[in-house]
Amino acid sequence: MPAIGFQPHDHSACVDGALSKAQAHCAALGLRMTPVRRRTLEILLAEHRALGAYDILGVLSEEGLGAQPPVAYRALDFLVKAGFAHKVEALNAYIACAHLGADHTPAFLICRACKSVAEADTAPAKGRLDDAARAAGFVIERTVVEAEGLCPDCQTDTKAEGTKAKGTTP
Amino acid sequence: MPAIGFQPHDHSACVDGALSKAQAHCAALGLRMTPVRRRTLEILLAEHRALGAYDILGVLSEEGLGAQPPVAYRALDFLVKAGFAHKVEALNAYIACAHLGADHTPAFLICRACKSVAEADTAPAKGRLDDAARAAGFVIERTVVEAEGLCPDCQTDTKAEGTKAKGTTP
DNA sequence: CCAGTTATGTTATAGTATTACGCTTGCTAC
DNA sequence: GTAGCAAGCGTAATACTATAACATAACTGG
Ligand SMILES: [Zn+2]
Ligand SMILES: [Zn+2]
Ligand SMILES: [Zn+2]
Ligand SMILES: [Zn+2]
Repeated sequence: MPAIGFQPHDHSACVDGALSKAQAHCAALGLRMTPVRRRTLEILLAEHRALGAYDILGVLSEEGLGAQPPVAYRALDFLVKAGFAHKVEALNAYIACAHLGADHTPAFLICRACKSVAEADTAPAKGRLDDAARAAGFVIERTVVEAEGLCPDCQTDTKAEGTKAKGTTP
Repeated sequence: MPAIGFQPHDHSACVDGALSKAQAHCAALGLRMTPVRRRTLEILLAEHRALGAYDILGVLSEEGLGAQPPVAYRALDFLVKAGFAHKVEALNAYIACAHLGADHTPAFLICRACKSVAEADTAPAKGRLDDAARAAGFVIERTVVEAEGLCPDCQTDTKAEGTKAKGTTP
């Protein structure tokens, strides 16, 4: 499964699966899936797009779950550390993990037109980078692999001039 | 030359070479290497570290070359577009290109202890990522490959607990 | 010189993230 | 049970990163 996010798929199964896997993972490791954290994960899972911390905060505060930035950042930190979400560095935004449960190093394909983000696996790319790092005597702890460009849908749309919306909240 | 930045080297030759290559490149393409832009490049070249836009701005303003954020951001944009510098997304910071003149997609090795950054070549990793993207029907326009970890020097320093300084401004 | 373009100066504002501190909640040890 | 502790949350304040908008100045080609 190379890149979840662009292909049409059963998204509610996608969401339900991720939520139950996250729940199980928390139970197994003694992590606490609190209301704010669960809701934050749900918000991220709703779309295969990266959301800013303040987008999350907006929703949380509408729902009475917290009104200040640290609420969102703390929940996001938890989700990222637990492996339920990733930070997309090129966007300063966050996205739910699409391969939840697999221990992996993500690679993102980011569409600059519709803002959707697909998560691929980097195993191949990472091997080569590891080689280069080893040669330099560098020990890698975390890798960021992100590619910006145009997704299949947006390549045909009049050369991707404007802003196109996709997903569950158009 | 896999990763310039960690190995000891003749750094003033490194700086001079980059400056003259940049100058030549501007002459060839009709780009304008203005005082602010040249000085910004010099500041970045002084260290194999990423500097924030406001670090740059601080130096520029001390020298009477501009006091407001857009001054630094415009100079950095120029340098990045011209290929003389790169943005390190994981740090929201900027670094002079270590392979100036080569048309390349950079990969960065970022030391979390001493903050030095080495620039390696991604050609191998990029090929694999291209394959994955093609399979998904995605067209890549720009790639970001960054690895955080510990550089050779910092691996031995008591497990890299504190803040260590390195480079020309210790 | 003149018009067009590119660069700079400056103000204001938007967007992203963290520090700090006090309160509450849930767990464990007694 | 309840005292003590650790983790999580509420809130205010602040730091850091980046851009929009508009006026002025400098360079370019005719
Ligand atoms: Zn889905
Ligand atoms: Zn798209
Ligand atoms: Zn050097
Ligand atoms: Zn480079």
